[in-house]
Amino acid sequence: MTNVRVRFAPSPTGALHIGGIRTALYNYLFAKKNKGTFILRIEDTDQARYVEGAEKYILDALEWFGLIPEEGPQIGGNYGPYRQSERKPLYRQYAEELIEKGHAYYAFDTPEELDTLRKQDPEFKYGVKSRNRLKNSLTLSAEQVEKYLDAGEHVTIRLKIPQDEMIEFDDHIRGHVSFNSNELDDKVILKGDGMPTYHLANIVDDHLMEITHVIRGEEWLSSTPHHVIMYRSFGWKAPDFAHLPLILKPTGQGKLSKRDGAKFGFPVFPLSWKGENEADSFIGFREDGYLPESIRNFLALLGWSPGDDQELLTIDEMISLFSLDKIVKSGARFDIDKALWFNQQYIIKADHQRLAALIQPLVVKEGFDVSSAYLSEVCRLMKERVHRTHEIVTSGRFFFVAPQVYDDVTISKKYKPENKQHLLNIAEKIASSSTVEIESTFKGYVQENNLNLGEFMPLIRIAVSGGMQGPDLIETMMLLGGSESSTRLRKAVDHFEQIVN
RNA sequence: GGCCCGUUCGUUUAUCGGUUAGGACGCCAGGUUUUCAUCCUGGUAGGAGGGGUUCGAUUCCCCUACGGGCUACCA
Repeated sequence: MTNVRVRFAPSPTGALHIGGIRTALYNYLFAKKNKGTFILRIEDTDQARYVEGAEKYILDALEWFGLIPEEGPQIGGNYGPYRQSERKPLYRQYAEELIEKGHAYYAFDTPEELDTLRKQDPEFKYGVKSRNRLKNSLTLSAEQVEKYLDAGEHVTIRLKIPQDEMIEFDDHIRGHVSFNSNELDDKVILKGDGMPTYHLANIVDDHLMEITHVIRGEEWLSSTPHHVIMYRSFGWKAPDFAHLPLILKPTGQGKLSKRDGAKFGFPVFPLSWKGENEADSFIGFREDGYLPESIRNFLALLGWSPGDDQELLTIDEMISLFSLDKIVKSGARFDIDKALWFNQQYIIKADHQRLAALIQPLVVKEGFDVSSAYLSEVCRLMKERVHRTHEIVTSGRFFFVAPQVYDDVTISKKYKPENKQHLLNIAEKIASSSTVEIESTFKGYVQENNLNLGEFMPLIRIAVSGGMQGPDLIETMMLLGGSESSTRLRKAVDHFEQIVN
């Protein structure tokens, strides 16, 4: 068996959204599974839509997820260059080869002329039925064509679709798919600006780069017969195809698009992207407190399942379990609740130091000054009660600053003035306790005085954190320290008195 | 409109003709936790509709409905 080579081929028109990441993921998993090669190719043939910085974004995003290409721009390889704009001369040569072979032709119709035709007839298609009455090298005399070409007239090269033929191919996910060639249009393969369209560049590069499996989104299924025809016209062996189901909006109405993030209130991009304006800027999963492995895991299962009930999968497990025929056919809706659950699971698994490092910038931004060791401890105590990393800071704010407001409803229910002295006594004892003694000091006092824990704990908790939620109280006080805990307790007692009086 | 693809709990998936249709998320209830969360237990909920084929269809075929993709000198 020949060496498996797959490619992820995004076009640098802006931030790469998670649908693209999932395509890259599946390509990566397939490559690793088969001890093959994962290649990155930048499809920048549309000069009008080219966006500065998009290629770097793609690289950064792939790196964040650990999907490192083995060949690609900035990486190198034996099949470069890996940017289509740098391969431009190649494509004209191949397009002309197709003309010589009678499988393509020059078309001199201008975009305006075609627009007019489409307006007159919404069904208009440049194909077997119409090409004989249009301005191209099939209808014009050889001299006329020469003249146009020499004069530098606007010209494109179109693929000549054969007539009355069933174009068939097998797709690893869809099975056998067939199209009637008469329904296909004569796609432009070389544009007026001399650049190839996706169709030509894609076929030429996949062939030259010896790509064995084309794993891409379902939006390409309809143009696959064109590609099949081109492979045949060149006399090349076509790669295997696998057309992935699309990731749909949460409502199921259409594929997930970049605007959906703002619309539904969650990220749809791996990393934040700063566009030219507000409307073109998006928050990323990374910046919104998600761990790459959790999104990777979530994405892997959006359209694929390992066949058993396992859901929490490491990248190595995914690789060993991966197979194209376990990819589902239908589109999957994006479910942020499930993503949040995955994230929580991975945060719980994550190292405290790692979490601390991730939230460090936010802590600084909030103006808190704590050691990284302290921050790690906060992460240890907080991590199983958050879904995104920044919630460690927002939900655990009391670890950085004394509470400003208290849960007065609970106070009025739990506080009895006769307990005031006990609380003050506890505060005093804790103040002089070393960190390790806090627990025994506290429990000792409670026992000696026969106090009801259910009455005191909530009050002390509120004193320390302001509210009724949070990690183990003793551990919280130990982290805060006896002195700070005591100060908070004393201050809170004054507030308690105000509430009941 | 045309062509292509699809359709199992609310969501995501398992099932490769015979199952009490399984798991996970969500939701609900209970337990653990003096709180919250984690964790554990239980519950809720599904084969789009109609025809075939078959002893037997979620599974195979057809039709309809619905959904999605494509229909650019964009990818």
